[in-house]
Amino acid sequence: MNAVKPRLRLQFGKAVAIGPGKAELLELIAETGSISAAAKRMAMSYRRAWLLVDTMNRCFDSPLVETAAGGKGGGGARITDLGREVLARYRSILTKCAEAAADDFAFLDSHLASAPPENPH
Amino acid sequence: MNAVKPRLRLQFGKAVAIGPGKAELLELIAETGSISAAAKRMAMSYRRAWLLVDTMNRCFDSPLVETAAGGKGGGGARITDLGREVLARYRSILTKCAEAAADDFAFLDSHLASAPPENPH
DNA sequence: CAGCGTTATATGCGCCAGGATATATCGCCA
DNA sequence: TGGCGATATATCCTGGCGCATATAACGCTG
Repeated sequence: MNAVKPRLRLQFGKAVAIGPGKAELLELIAETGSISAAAKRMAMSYRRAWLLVDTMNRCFDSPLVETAAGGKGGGGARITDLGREVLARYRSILTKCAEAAADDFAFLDSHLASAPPENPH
Repeated sequence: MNAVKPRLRLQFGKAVAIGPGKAELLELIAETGSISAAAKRMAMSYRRAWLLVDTMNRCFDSPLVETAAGGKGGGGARITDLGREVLARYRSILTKCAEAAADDFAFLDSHLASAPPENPH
């Protein structure tokens, strides 16, 4: 059935501390151990991925991702404890939100059009 | 104190059914009775405001905003009952989310940098 | 010490969202 | 019936975001 997908961004000043894209990136970095591999998985340029990581790191009081240039396998990136917790908290907000406002989401879903607008002019 | 501002968008297919901008626009249309006046208040072009309204209307099974070209004062726009309720539900989701995940927000806030990144490269 | 893969960073280009502008139409009102 | 103000819609242009590309540095490994 038609349903609306909530997308949450946590804004810190002008920057987005974390959002759907950064969260997925964080997860993939944890999984792959490198920024470039994570970027490939998301079909995203390394440049963009690096920028996202940089922004995340600078939004918090300590880095979410630590990197190493050179060394075994050329280097890599690993997620810190804070990174893991930030990611968990972000996910937690989403699930709690879906639960707490289930009735509101149900109402909105029940009034959606039969199909999403394809050609928005 | 430093705090993160949650920004929620409800996506329906490729379109955003409602988000922070559309919600504010909806509110201002209700208040002013016209798309152009609401757009001015938001320092937004009429074109953009009209497109946002059009998208919103097409995302739901009946319009959130009804318009009239010509007539007293040249015409105008008014928010429908559904529009009012969609707006209320959107706000409701935000407040319920803030309550339900207060601890998560508190954690994130407590680990924010001393200032938001100004020059993101 | 040469080679490799990764991080780190600069530069140029292309695309497109959005602004600016122009025009048509509508329906009350003086 | 002409004027007004708002909706409705097309066209042109610009700024900025993101991609592609290029280069340097790094540090293990053979």
